[in-house]
Amino acid sequence: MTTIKDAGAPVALPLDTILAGDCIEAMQGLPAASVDLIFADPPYNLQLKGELHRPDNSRVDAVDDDWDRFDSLKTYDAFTRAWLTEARRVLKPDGAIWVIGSYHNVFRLGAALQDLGYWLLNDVVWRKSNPMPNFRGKRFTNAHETLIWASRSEGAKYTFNYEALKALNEGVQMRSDWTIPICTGHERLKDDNGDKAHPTQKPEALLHRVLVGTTKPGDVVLDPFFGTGTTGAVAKMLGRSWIGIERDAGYRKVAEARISRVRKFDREALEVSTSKRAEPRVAFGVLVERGLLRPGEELWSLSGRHKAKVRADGTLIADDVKGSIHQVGAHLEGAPSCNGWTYWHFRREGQIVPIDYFRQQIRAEMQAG
Amino acid sequence: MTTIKDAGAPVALPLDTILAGDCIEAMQGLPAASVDLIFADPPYNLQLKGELHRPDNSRVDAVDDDWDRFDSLKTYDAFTRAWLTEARRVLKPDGAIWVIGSYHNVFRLGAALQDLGYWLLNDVVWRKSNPMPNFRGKRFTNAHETLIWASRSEGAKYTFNYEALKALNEGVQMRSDWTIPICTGHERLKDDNGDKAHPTQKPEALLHRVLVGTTKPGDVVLDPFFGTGTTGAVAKMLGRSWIGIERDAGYRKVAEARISRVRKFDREALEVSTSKRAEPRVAFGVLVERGLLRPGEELWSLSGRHKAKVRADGTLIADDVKGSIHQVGAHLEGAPSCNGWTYWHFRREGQIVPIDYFRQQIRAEMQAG
DNA sequence: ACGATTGCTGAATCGGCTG
DNA sequence: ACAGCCGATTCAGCAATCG
Repeated sequence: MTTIKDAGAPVALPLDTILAGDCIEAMQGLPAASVDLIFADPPYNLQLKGELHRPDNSRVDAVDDDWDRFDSLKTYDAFTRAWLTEARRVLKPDGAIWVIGSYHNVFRLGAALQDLGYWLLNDVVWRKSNPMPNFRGKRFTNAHETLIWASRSEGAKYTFNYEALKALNEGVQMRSDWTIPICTGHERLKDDNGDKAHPTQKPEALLHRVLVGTTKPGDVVLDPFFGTGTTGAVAKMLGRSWIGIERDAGYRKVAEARISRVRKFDREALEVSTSKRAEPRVAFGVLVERGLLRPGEELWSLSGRHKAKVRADGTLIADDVKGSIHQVGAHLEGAPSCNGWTYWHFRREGQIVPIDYFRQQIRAEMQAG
Repeated sequence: MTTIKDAGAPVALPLDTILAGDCIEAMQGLPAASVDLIFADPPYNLQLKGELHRPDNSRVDAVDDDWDRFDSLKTYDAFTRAWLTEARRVLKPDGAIWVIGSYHNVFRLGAALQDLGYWLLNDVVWRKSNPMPNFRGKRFTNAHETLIWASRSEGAKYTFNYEALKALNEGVQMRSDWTIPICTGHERLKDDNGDKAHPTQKPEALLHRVLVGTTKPGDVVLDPFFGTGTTGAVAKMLGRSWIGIERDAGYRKVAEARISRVRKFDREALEVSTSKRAEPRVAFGVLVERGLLRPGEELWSLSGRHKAKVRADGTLIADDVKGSIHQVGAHLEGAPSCNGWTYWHFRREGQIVPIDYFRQQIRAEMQAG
């Protein structure tokens, strides 16, 4: 019996699995707009070894060392644009991508992203605390790599867990330079001979920051150059779904074993700080409705210089202006905008308290109820 | 009488002057293969949309100058490739170029350099110890800019003063990430109204490291986007010849006045280390790089009996000895060893202060960064 | 005089929901 | 689609003022 798949039927995503094969072909088998985030660590070298494809997906013939640099760069660009095009198709409209590279290839990557319609959000520098020295003393120690973070399109509502990242960074907002050691020691995967299993294994700390910062629990993360599966391992720990693509059977095997050993963190551990923006919205009028503030009661700015009267409909009236708590505050301060919740205060027993106190009380009730 | 210039005759270089006009046309007037180093800080093409306010409602004074506006990426690329082509013609065969940019434009710059036949040597990250925060909490703090260092061609014998850079960096080889504060305070040039004279003035410490590291005394340094002349000012201090190109008459005037105030450092101060030596790990060179101590400035022992002169690479020279602050101190005291940080003092307004004062200052900054 | 406090500013691609 | 409006959001360094 043959199962015929409807052309329009939703295709199930191969979640939490490693797809074997070329990344462009494998991505072609995935449905459009199905992935929340892509993390890609493509080949850095310019002397491509034949795994490359032209824009029409025909295979590039075997390596020819006599190729001049122009042809080589051109070939690399064609490969880059081919897989980035497929990646963009697979991304959800509000999805985003991270790519990582060194100065050999990162300018090709960045230019291609811009040309294909991605919107650059930041470039991020991975500062290696323990880089390999420059042995010949002919250049600067190559002590960093560059990541580019881009949304699928300009205006996309990409995920950015601002408060979580700020918490990771001792309470100040996360900068575009991250100091992280290279992957060594126990974390570095070894093959049966005790040699490193993969030449460019990325540290889990790097993926941790990427995934905590720019995905939500349950999001689908795709890594088209999976290697030994750092992306999958960290995604599993963090309660994200993942899809890996890898051509090399040896790497797939190592990745499979590695990820099976990983245990997901507790749900509590995965809860990250959220911003006020994510909390439910409360109208000022509700405070009046519930009798927390009485119509006719006076509110004061912190300095006590300005005051306004509460009206029954949840607007304020001051000497020469009426409107929302925000509008009246902005007008009195001559400011372009004003957060009325923190600007206005009420008095109780000699104390002066911001009205946000009541909002928090209401939010707590909403949570409980 | 008319002087007829032979087509093949050497054309005199307009050394230590600012050329007025468009950088492409001005470079066309320079002879081929005449310049040792180019430092270029081209427009970044920021493409800002609306206004931005800080949380305290103050307005951010953004870069909205006409010279930073381009119709499209295509227009920007055409401009970039035009000036980089002319720059390459003007460079000596063993010459090199530095370009600086942010994620908005640096991928266009890097890709263009590669396409035009330059050979990338390093990308270098300028980590700002005091960047402007991301006020809306929507992205990572944009805390760095990227410099690309490239030779005119593959195989060129570019200048790289390995030992001088190592001396500047506590005796370990210089990495590809440089932590330097943005240009503020007295170094920041102001116009007659007290406003910043140029929106994107670069810190002298950045140019100090570039020129000490990749030029020789007497080299010709060209800056096709001269602005207020940081490149010229530092080149003059360091005994390099310079040529600036600038379209804006206001900037030229500021640069002219600035550079005329600069004094060249002593010749002795400009001799940098060329031989290998086992140096103790001292950060003294950073004090020089950041302008806390001037090359040529005299340091004194507490008693005032001994003195020595500061050199640009962070070594000292006294009557009959040169070396690190520790070595010179030990020699003058006839002692087996000496802590140069507490031995040497500088004078400010009649006060005599140990140089360790500045080290503590730098350490505080590094902590912050 | 000197430490503490307040104020200003820097190459920035810096909303999101509702009607 | 678009307008209107709510309402969230900052770090380091320097200078001027205050006590």
